[in-house]
Amino acid sequence: MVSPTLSDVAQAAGVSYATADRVINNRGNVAQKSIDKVREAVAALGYVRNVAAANLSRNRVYRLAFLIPTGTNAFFNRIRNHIRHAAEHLSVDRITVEIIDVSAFSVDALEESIADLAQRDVDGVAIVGLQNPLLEGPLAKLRESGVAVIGLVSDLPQKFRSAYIGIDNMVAGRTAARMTGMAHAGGLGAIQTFVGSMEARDHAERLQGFCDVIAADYPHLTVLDPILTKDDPAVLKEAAGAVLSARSNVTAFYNVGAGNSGLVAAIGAAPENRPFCVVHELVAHSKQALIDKHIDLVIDQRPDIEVNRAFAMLRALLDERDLPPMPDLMPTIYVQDNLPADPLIDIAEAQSR
Amino acid sequence: MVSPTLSDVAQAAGVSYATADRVINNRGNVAQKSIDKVREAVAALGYVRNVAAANLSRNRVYRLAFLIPTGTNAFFNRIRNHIRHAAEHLSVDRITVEIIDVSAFSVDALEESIADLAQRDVDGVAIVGLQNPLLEGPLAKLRESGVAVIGLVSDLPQKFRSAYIGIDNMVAGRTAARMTGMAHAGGLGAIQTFVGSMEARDHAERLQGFCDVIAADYPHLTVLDPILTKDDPAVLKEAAGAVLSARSNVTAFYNVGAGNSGLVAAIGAAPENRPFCVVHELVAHSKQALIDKHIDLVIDQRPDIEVNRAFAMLRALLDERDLPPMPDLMPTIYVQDNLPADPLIDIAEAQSR
DNA sequence: AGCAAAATGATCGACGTATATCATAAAATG
DNA sequence: CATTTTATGATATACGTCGATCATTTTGCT
Repeated sequence: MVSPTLSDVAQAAGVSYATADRVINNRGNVAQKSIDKVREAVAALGYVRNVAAANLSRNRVYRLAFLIPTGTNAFFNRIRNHIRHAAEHLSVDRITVEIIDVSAFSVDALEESIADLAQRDVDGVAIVGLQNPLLEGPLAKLRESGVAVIGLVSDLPQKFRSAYIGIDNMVAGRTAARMTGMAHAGGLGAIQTFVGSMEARDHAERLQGFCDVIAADYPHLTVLDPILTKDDPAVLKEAAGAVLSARSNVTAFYNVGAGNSGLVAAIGAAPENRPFCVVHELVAHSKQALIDKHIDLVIDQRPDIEVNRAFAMLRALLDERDLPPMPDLMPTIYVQDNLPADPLIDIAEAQSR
Repeated sequence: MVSPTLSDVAQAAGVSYATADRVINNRGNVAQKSIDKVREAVAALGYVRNVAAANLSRNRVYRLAFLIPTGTNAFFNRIRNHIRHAAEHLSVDRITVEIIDVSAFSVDALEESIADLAQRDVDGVAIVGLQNPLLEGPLAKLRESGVAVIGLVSDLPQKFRSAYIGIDNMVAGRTAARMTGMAHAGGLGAIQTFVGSMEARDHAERLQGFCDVIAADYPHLTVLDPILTKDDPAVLKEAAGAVLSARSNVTAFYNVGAGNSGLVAAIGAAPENRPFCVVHELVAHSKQALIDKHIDLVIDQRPDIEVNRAFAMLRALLDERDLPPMPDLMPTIYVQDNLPADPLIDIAEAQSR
């Protein structure tokens, strides 16, 4: 009942341990005949390499790095907290983690940071990326030197990373639309949307998904042209306030991007008969707004699951074993009743200097 | 930069390896003075025990068991699939998993199964339990023999398990109510509820949470007395059909328990102007019903996360290390747009014999 | 002081794998 | 057939910890 060792395999295959080892770690200089015998023995005995012993032997340490956009963006602070928190518990497994700040959404800065990684003696990286061909050169170089690369939250050019971990923003937008549609219960309505920037791929995708569902399933609702906010709370406060005081026929707000504190401030100032409100990302602000009933829904991308998956993925890539099962990652709907206790949300602001 | 070994600690503390080892694995017969010195050295060097090496040395294998209710219940089939799937990838870590079927919701059967576990030479168990004092005896005996015990999905008597992994059913009910309230957009309405059994603690809690929120925040809605279904699809089909054909003023259905296929069948038979529908647990049936727009929402308890957490928890308990970060577990809201791809949902029915 | 009990040191052989060296055996080449 | 490749075997050391054993030293107690 105990699992077989490589010695057992060698014996069963009728070869020496050395030869079995040559096959398993394909070191070459082995006759095809022997390879087959070993392979068969592996299959017959159900041999699985003991990764713990292997890593112990080669004294393996994993040096991981995360490239995360800087700034006061509450969402990325939350991601950072999750990474740090996970990292604390990973030293047990000989894993060291480094969070590298990158100037937010600048292709040049990102390109440079990726190039820098090559010097840094790193085994695996998760990058909050951009779909820009400029990144392909440094990414290719990085991967050639044996570094595992995955995209996180925002994808990299597909051929230049091993995996992408993040939600489908089209789905996120569709989900927001579905909830907004439901909340109108068949009545007429007009939805004021807000976006940070139409160049941001994730914003565009969310809006697209949103409009698709409203058009298809809620024809009695109108989606108004998005107001551009640059994710700036001040801009949002101003714009939302204007809409509210105009006593327009707007029945719902959907903020595709960030800057929710401004939106909440505007609503707080005019609480009477506010529109139905959907925003993205559960952070200290939006959580409090939910509790205060200033907004109705938060669509979240579960950064805790994302970070969890990122680590599992990187380890699997580095150990050359296949992926363990991981929780599914889908846009999650929060209302005031199903909020997680997660303290990492609330300390987000405090920790970001 | 390499992490210190116990030898390093011993040296730093000015004691022999043997003494350091006595402290770390508290084997006793060590002077307080030495204990302190070693503790200090551990803190100073940041020593963390190499679990891989430790397990290798003691040739540790974890024998885990899951006690899961039998029957064709789609939800538990899904749980079973997740366990099996996870188990496949855990042999790498020398973990063997056994799923033990228990006659559903029978205290006697559960008591017997728990007693049997003592013979079974198991290191850790996750039990879909009941809050019944009858279980306390066998549970105490089990834990005395060094077995780690956690409750899964449904809790055990609190003093007799190390942890509980499952959602708060009150929260689940509240969440369902919030969504149902929203979907009425301030209009009048009456909600027909269905429960399997009022003795089932989870059903009662969900209903309680549901009624609480409706009463507090949606006073224009009426919650009708629950119809008892015994989780039987046939009963549900009959009852729901009757309500529908009576052309009553019912605006929403909330099924607290199982047997959704019956509810869906009734709705499918009378599709015109159906009520708003909320059910629990995403399984093949309910997923398809969402896609077909026969129901509106599914509140799910994320069995994938639950199983993930259960394994992490058991390993942490057995290794005597502290818990790694795990994704939060909250009732999750699914609509037709944010459904997970998870193939384990769909094969659920097929795999159950 | 004398003696038992408690504490400490020194050291060994596992665990399963990686990685290396060196000698020998088999196969391919001309 | 002689010679060079190529393949195989045998064996050693290291990784960090656990669980021993045995000898020795220190402490506590009367």
